[in-house]
Amino acid sequence: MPALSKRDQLIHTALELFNQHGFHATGIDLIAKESGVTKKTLYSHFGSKDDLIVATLRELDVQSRSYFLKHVNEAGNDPRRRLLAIFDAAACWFREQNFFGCTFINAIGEYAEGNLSIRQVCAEYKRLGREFIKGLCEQAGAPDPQALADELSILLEGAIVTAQVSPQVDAASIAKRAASVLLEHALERTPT
Amino acid sequence: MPALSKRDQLIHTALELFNQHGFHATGIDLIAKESGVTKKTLYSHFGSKDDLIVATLRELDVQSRSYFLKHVNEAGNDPRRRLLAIFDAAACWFREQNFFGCTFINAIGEYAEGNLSIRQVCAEYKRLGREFIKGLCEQAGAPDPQALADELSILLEGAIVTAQVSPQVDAASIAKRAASVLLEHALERTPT
DNA sequence: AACAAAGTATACCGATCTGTATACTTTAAG
DNA sequence: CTTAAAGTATACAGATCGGTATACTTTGTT
Repeated sequence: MPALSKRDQLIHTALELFNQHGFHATGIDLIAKESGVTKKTLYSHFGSKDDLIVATLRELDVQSRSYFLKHVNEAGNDPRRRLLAIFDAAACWFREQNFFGCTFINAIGEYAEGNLSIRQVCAEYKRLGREFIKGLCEQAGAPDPQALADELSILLEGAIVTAQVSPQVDAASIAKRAASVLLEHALERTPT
Repeated sequence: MPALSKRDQLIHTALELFNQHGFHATGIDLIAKESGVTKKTLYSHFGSKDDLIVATLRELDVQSRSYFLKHVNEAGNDPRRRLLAIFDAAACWFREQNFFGCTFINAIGEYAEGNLSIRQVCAEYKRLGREFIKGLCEQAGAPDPQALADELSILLEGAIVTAQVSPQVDAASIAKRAASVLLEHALERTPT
């Protein structure tokens, strides 16, 4: 039972380095060295640095969504509590030692006009996040789940970048409070 | 009456290039070339690339806040309308040809752990933005202007990154709608 | 007219970047 | 036991990076 395949080691290392130092600032040589792997092996698994970036973001997509899903499931069965648990999950995330914002947002910032597939992975991740929230809104009985989900998603994004840029602001709590207002406003109009 | 000093030309060019291609991806040579200036002149005005970045962000700080201020003032005197005008200004911004997100947010993504002064300029810009919104909330008679301003600021940040990552989403309108709900909810509890 | 500041043109420095080449070694399956 | 895949070690290529050096030219002021 090998701990991790070389490929997974590379992705794991790249994820950490890209998150901490950014994409352009992280060289292939460093990723290979930190992974305990030669550059040749790296290039046998990934055709280029951009390929490695895309593979890394895909892995992060899976990890990140399962992170939020876990927190939501731990919040129990009440749909409103489940929705607000998203912001508790965010609060946990922001408190992590190596929180440097959302890697997808950071990636978009660095590849605003370069590699298209990088942007696509980021956009798809965010789209799936909105879909997830929309599902929770449906379960909560929101009359317009799409609209509510869009609003809550924007609150979450705003909390992430605020926590990144202005760490002294308790962005997660503020966003949760606002989300609660939006949620009640949307649900109290539900006919019965 | 010279059109622009060399220093201003450099800052203007750097602003465009950093915005479009990012910071690490934009080389000093290109900035100098596009400014019609030699590298030596560049380094006589700015001691290093990081110095140029900081100066560029300071200039953007001034430009950006006056941009929002103008839109707010054009919205008339009603405090609620003035507050919501922030999101109309954002909508205009997002529609611009060369909209690549908030350059300050992008800068934080690239310099999460490097140059401290870069992060400080970004944090200060965002702090001034929250102060500006807080002033509008006070004028609107919000019982807790700080709390409302924090919520609206997070909505604005979220709209910016959503417009950047997911252009097909009408982030500005969604954020404005949510802001309107939060605003009414905060003001309807005003005594008198 | 003289002179100092500021700018140009160009070459260079050492470091680092992505990506490739060569030659040897481990490993696992048939 | 053999053999082919996968990995290591290392060196290299060509480009670009931030930053500096040298020598000449423009420009504005007194």
